[in-house]
Amino acid sequence: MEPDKKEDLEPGTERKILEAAGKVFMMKGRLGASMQDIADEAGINRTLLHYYFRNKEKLFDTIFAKVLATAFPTIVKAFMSDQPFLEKIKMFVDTWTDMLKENPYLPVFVIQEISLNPDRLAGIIQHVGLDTDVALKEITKELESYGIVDMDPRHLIANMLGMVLFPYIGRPLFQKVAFRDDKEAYEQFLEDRREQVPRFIKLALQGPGQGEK
Amino acid sequence: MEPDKKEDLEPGTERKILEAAGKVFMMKGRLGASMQDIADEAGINRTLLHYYFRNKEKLFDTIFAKVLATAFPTIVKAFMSDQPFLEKIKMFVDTWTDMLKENPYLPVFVIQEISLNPDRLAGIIQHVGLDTDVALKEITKELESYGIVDMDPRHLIANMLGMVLFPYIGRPLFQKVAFRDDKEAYEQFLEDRREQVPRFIKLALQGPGQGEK
DNA sequence: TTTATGTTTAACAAAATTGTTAAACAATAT
DNA sequence: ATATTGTTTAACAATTTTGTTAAACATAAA
Repeated sequence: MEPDKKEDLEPGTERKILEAAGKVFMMKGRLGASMQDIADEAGINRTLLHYYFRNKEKLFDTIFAKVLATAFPTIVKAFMSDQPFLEKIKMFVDTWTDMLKENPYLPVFVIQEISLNPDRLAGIIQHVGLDTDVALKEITKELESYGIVDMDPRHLIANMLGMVLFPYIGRPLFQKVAFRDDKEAYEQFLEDRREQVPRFIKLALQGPGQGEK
Repeated sequence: MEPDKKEDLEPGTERKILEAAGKVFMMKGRLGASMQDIADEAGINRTLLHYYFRNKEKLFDTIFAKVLATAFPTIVKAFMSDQPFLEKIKMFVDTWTDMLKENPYLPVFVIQEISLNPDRLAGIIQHVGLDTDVALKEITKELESYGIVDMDPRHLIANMLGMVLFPYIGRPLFQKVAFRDDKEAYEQFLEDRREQVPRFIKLALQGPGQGEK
């Protein structure tokens, strides 16, 4: 018995811990997750877990910073590229959808944590360094080119993020109420939004007035 | 000293507890809130808290059901009224905004809880009894009248909810990143969305093609 | 072979929280 | 005046979790 007992000595223990901690923290939250849970998920001992990360706080901080570092670039990536505006929007939705498909619990995890402890943000945000001004100015210019002049670009950002994130953030509720808990139907719905959301935005931008550009 | 020591005997203790519990649970989450926290917020003893609600679970269930009962009607209220479709949308946004202004922590609280424990939904949802089918069919008809035929009405629902909820759900992050943590500016932004969101939807519905109706 | 590092087992102290109980007290109703 | 109900104080057991330590063990490197 005991198929794999001592396969390796220190190959990727830290990596295994980080993966396990990320998974457990995301699913159970900071308070809901115990060090024992994480050790179990990583397939190691709790003592060894403390040996790598002295305490839960340090481990959590590491994970949280890593998660934000993953999510933040996704926010602006699409708008760094050199494409027509509507293409950027399509790419924005696609990039987010890809990321959310791999990390479906990420939004709730982040939201929960920053809501309970907004101070945690301060340190991390500067470290990542979001340059929103350039993106905002560009969006303003694009909006004007569509004849939309009295709209703060942040409304468009909020609209996009809301439309993209909502189906993941509210999934348990929305899937149950609107899809009778049909999981496959919901997965299909999530895929459909790759084109539905950009189309909706496109329609709004081109509007009923002047359909230029 | 002791300005108010024994003002009343049992006037609204239960009400005070429910208010305190609602506030504390919403701000700290189920796990982050202790019975002591709630007793303090209610200005009573922890023993008395257990005297009214035997344990934390029962108290939480009561609060959670109450919160959902508050939120759910808001979802569909606007679509029960007899108005033009675009007016219903405007009312939908307004109703939600009013409700969120009074209960800004509600979305994160609900999301957090159903994500951590989706089973809790099952019991409550049937109790509230959402009749989504009628609303969905009506929205489908309206979409068709705008010449939009290949769009599941649930996309529109998701779009609306996402746009309305996002600024509240992601507030700490969004306010800090996009508003340099200017609280007043953000409050104004939230108010502006009362017209920005319906306008955005209106533009999308009327689209560049046929601006009928 | 010895040394160093990673790892496990076991045990422990400290803290926080929960749920419970007994006793005393205060005000109201009988 | 007595009984009842709401309330407080105090104390307690049980549980969970965290963080720490000591000892033994295994493998790779010196």
